[in-house]
Amino acid sequence: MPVTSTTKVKAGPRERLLETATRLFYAEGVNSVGIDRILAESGVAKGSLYSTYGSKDGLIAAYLETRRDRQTLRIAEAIEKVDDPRQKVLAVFDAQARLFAERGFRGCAFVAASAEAPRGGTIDVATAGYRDWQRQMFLELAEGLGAEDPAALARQLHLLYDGATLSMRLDRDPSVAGDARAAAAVLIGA
Amino acid sequence: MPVTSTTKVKAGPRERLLETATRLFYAEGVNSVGIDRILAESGVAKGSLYSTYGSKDGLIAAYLETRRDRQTLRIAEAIEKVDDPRQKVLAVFDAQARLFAERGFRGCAFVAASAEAPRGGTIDVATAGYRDWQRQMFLELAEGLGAEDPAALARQLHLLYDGATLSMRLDRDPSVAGDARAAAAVLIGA
DNA sequence: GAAGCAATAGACAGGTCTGTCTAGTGGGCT
DNA sequence: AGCCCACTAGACAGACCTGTCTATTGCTTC
Repeated sequence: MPVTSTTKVKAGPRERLLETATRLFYAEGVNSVGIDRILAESGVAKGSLYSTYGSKDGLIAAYLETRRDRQTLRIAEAIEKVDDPRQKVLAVFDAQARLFAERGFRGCAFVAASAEAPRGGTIDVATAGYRDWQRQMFLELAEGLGAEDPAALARQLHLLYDGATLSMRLDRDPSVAGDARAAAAVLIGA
Repeated sequence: MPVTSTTKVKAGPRERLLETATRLFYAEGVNSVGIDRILAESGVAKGSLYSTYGSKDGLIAAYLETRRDRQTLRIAEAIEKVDDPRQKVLAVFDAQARLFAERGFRGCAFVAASAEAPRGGTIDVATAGYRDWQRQMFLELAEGLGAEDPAALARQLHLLYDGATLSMRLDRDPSVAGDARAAAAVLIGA
C-alpha cells in the first residue's frame, strides 16, 4: 500500500519535491531556482522529478495550485465565519492582514510568478484562474451588500485588495492591509 | 565634436543601446532578454556595450532611470496643470488612465523588473527610489487637501494607484484606471 | 598623409540551466 | 526465493547566458 499524505512516517518523492519547491520558489522566484537545488534539498533523484511532474513547468503548476488552494480556502473560511454583509467584506481584509503578518510572507506568489512569465504559459493560465476566483468573490460580496452598482463596487474593493498586495511586495510593510481595510470601510459605508 | 542627442542624423551606440534595451526589456522582461539580442537589434558591438554601460546591470539601471524620469515628469505635469487640490488628485489618476491607454502599455516597468530581482540589487534600489517619489507625491497632495490625517489618506490613495497598477498588469484591462479614479473621488470627498 | 581612437565583428571562456539516459539498489509481493 | 518496480545517483547533451579579448575598419584631427 502506497504511503498517503496522512501518514507522517515518510513522505514520498512527490510530497518532498512539492514541499521543497514551494519553499524555494516562493522565497526566491520560480526562475531563479533551478531544479538541481530542489533535488539536492529534497533528497530526490532527478529521474523521480521527471517521472512524477513531467517537467519543471509541471512542478511550478503544482506549486501554484497549492498556493491557490491555500488562499481561497483561507478567505472562504473568513467570509463564512461572519453573517453581516459588511463584516464579510472587512473579514477579507482582515484575512489579508493576517496573511501579511505571517512570518516569511513576501507577497503574493502569483504576482511574483506571473511577472516574468511568458504570456499564455503555465503561470499565466494559473494566475488568470486565480484572478477569476477573486473577481467572483468580490462580486458576490458586493451583491450581498445591496449596492446600487455591485459590479463597480466589487471592482473598487478588488482594487484595494490588489493595492495592498502590490504595496506589500514592493515596500515590505504589512501595515498596509490596515489602510486597505480602512479605505474599504469608507467605500462600503458610502 | 561628438554627436549629441539633439542631433537626429545618427544616434551613437549609447542611444541606440538604450532605445533597443528599453523596448525589449519592457516587452519581455529584463531577465528574458539577453544582451546578444539587444546587440543584434541595435546594431551595436558587444565591446561598445561594455565600454559604455559597464555591464548588463548598468544598462538595466539606465533603462529604469529613463522610465522613472518619464513617469515622474508625466505626473508632475498633470498635477501642475490644475489648481484645485481635489482636481490635482484626480489628475494623477487621469494621467494613469492615459498611460494605460497607450499602445503597447503592459504595466509598470518597475513592478515587472522588481518581481524577480535579487534583494538589494540594482533593480531593487531603483524601485525603492521610485516608490519614495510616489509616496512623497501622494503625501503632498493629501496635505494640500487639508485632511485631518493626511498621511493616512495619502496611503489610501497610493493604495488605489497601486491596485490599478497591479490589476492592469495581471488583467490587461485599461478601464481599471477609471475605477481607481472613482474610488479616489469617494475617499477625498469623505 | 599619418596617427589616434571609437566602434565593429566575432571567437572564446566559464558558468548556468533543463531534460535524457544509464546503471545500480532495496523493499514488498507472489 | 525470486521478481518487479520505484527510487537513487550521476554522467551527459544541448542550449543559453554574461563578460573578455583580439583583430579590423573607418572617421577625425593634427
